[in-house]
Order: sequence, then C-alpha cells, then structure tokens
Amino acid sequence: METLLPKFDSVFSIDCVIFGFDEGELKILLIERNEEPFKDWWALPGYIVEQEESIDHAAERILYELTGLRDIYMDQFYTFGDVNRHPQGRVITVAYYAMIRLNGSKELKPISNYASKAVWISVNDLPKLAFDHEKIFSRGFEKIRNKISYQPIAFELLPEKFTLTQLQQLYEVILNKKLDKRNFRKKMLNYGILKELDEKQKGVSYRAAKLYKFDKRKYTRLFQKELTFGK
Amino acid sequence: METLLPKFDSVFSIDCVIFGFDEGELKILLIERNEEPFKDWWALPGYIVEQEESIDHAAERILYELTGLRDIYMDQFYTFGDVNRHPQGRVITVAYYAMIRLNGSKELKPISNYASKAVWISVNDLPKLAFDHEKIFSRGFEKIRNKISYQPIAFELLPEKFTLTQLQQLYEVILNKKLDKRNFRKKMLNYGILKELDEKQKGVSYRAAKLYKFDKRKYTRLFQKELTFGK
DNA sequence: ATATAGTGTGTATTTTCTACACTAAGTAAT
DNA sequence: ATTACTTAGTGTAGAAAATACACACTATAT
Repeated sequence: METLLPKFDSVFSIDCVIFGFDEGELKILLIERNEEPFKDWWALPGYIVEQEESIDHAAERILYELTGLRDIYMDQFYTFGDVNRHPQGRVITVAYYAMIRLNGSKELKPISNYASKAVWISVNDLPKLAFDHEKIFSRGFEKIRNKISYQPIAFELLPEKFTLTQLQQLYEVILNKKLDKRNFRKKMLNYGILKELDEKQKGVSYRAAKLYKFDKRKYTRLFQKELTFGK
Repeated sequence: METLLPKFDSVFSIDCVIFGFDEGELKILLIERNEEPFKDWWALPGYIVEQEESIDHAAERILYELTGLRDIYMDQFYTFGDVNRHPQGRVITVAYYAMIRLNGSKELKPISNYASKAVWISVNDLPKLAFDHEKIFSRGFEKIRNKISYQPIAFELLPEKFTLTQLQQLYEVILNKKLDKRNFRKKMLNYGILKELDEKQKGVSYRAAKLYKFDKRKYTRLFQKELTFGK
C-alpha cells in the first residue's frame, strides 16, 4: 500500500545469477568490476533499474547487454534490502537467476562499461565476491536446487538435443550427489516429457548415445496437476 | 551490482498478505484506505520503507503497527516492479506473507493513519482490491499452498494446542480439497513432529478430541534432510 | 436411556523408491 | 580381422509410501 510519494533517496538494482552447464560443470557468469567500490573484485552481473522500466525488463536488458542473448529463462528469486549492503548508500537489489544453453561456445557479446571482463566460473570454484553477492549466489543456487526436484528447469541448461547421461550429470552437479543410472532413466522416461530422437551423438570415440529432446507440450500437461497430498 | 548512486525518483514499499485461520476459514487482513488514490477501496496492509531500515524490518514494523503483534512468522515472497502499478509514480513493492494465530480473538491494535479500519476477510470472499493487490494476494496464496506441502507452516496459524481435526481442516482450506481422515492422521503422526498432550478439548457438546502440540525440535531435525531424488 | 455429533482406528492394494551388475555397441589401435 | 577399451543400455526384487475405504466408540444433552 502506498499513499504519498515522497522522494526517496535510494537506488534500485538488479543482480543476476546466470547459470550455464559446460564440460560437466555448473558455472555462473561473473564480471570483474572496474570501478569503485570493489574495483577489481568479482561480482554478479547487475545494474541499476531505470526510471521507466519494469524490473523484469531490467533483468532481461542487463542479461542482454552482457551476453547478447534474449528470451532466456529468468526468474526472480529474492530481494535483498539490508541498509548497509552497499558502502555508498542505500541500494535495494532484486535478484534473478537465469539459465543459458552454453553449447560449448562460451563466447559472449562484449561487455558494458562497468566491467572489464566476464567469465564463466564453476560454482565449486568461486572467488570472493563483491558486496553481499556470495549470499545472493547461495540463495539462488539453493533455489534452483529445490526447483529442479519438481520442475524440469534442467532442460534450459542443456543443448536442444541431449543424451540421458548428460541430463543425469546435470542433475548430479546441481543436487551435488551421485544418482543411479537405471533409476534415473526409469524416472525420467516415465514422466513422458522426453522425445526420443532417431539420431545419435556424434564425434565421440565410443558407442554413441541416443539423443533426446524435451517435450514442452507434455510437460505443461503433466506439471499443471498439483503436487503432494492426495485424497 | 551497483556503481554510481544516482538519485532515483522512486518509492519503495512493503505489502503484506497476513493470513489467519478462524472458524474453519482461511482469512487475510485487509484495510480500507482513507486516502487517494483508491480512497475507500480495500487493500493489503503495507507502507513505505524508511530510509534507514531493512526491508525485513519494515515488514515487521508495518505488521506491528497494524496488529500490535511481534515475532510473527513472515516471509518475503515476491517483488512487484511494473512501471504503472501505482497511478502516481514509480513504486516498487516487496511482498511478504505472515501467519497469525487468531485464537478466536480477532481484535487488533488500532490502526495507523492511512486506513480507516482493518478486518479479517475469508480468502473465498475477497472484494476487489486497490492497485495490483489481487495479483499480490494470489501469488502469496499460491506460495503458501506450495509451501505447506513440504513445510509445517500450518502450525503458525493454529493455537498452541490443537486437535488433529483442526489441523486437517486447515490443510483442507489451504489446499482446497478434502483429505482422508485416516490417511491424514497416519501421515502427520508418522512425521513425529506432534506431541500428544494429556489434555482434551473443552466446551464442545460431543466427544472431546485430544490436543496436540507442534514439536519444533523434532521438526528441525526432520526437515534438515533434503527432499526427493534418492541415490 | 437415548439421540447426536464428532473422535478415533486397521487393512489390503497400488504405486513409487531403492538397491544392485552385467551385456551390447561402437571406436581405436594393431 | 581381432582385440582392447569405453560408455550405453537394460530388469527385477524388496521396501516404503500412498491410497481407498467404513464402522465402533465416547462424551454430551435431553
């Protein structure tokens, strides 16, 4: 609820935890700041929301400016509003996570002006981050870890055609545990949200695996039904 | 990520979806606005975040000013940042839900100055709301509906001592479906997070039911373990 | 004593979860 | 062509959890 609209001396920003999956590792995109405060520190990509744009729009814009990619799966997950999270004044930040298909090609459109570079870094190997960005990252990671248990967000991270082993590896890195191959396949195939293709993996020096596609139509039907607690 | 700190012409508010359970109905607290815009409309309780307070603190403060209650279960669930959600300018609002033990006594501390009254209204019987508050409510309701499936938030809504039937009724109104009594009890008691008391319901004109308490210690141990996807 | 209204309980069936190990298929080297 | 190598692909049995379902018990009020 809001009544008067006093001018308010605060700033609004977006920060993004951008996930990618490559070489069997879960990575996030970090930028190196080239301005104070936290000059030369690693940080989550983010920027200030403009006066005349929605926060969702700002999140998409920031992602686009950094990666050149549009139409990416993004989801707002938490807003961080402690008084002293920014050393220069009050900054409230809305955090989003995004998922990007890396497809082996890690090249990104080059970068806005506040960062000297952007790189993909494995979530197991993160440096210290600027501001409260470690907290933001943790919360985002936790969020997708929970979410993957009941929603097939994994498919946003994989190439369009993938093998079951790749899918399993992705689950394993997100959940941080080994899964049983047979049980995993049984469960996944039972969902009925995978389309088996007539195609096989190429360029591997061993038996090639079948490729699969994610069937979005069937997924939507399946996951509309509510969860847990039957009659 | 934030660099410069331009003065920014926007306002930050908190809106709260405050749930209570009474007479077998799930209710939320609404206020009647006495100022423009939306004068005389029903709205979610909310207010502007102050310069020097965290958003969590603001949420607690607003709840306190409205109800006189502290130490209430509150959780941030979404931030609404469309450009035109407020007719008089840019207002970004962080939404929280809260859960209150009504205990039959619905009286609240009287109210801040922007509202002429506050009342509990059944979620099945909501009027039109100011701003985008219907959207905010829906999202909050959805949130607790999901959450109750894996976390015992229901206990925040019940009196300290409650019967299994009351607990079941609460699940039923939140999930909006009938549950089987025997299965429900079996499941709940199996969790081992309920303490059976030596006490019975009083003042009923039929066989009195046993009272139970929620065992927070046991709960914490139980729900630390992660969910889904075994080996 | 009787009517009433809600409490409290058990079992059989189905479904889902878990544990577990070998053969099949393709590639690469000789 | 044979062999060695590497990953793909598959089934079953037991345990645990979820579901469906109906009646006797108890306290109160009259």
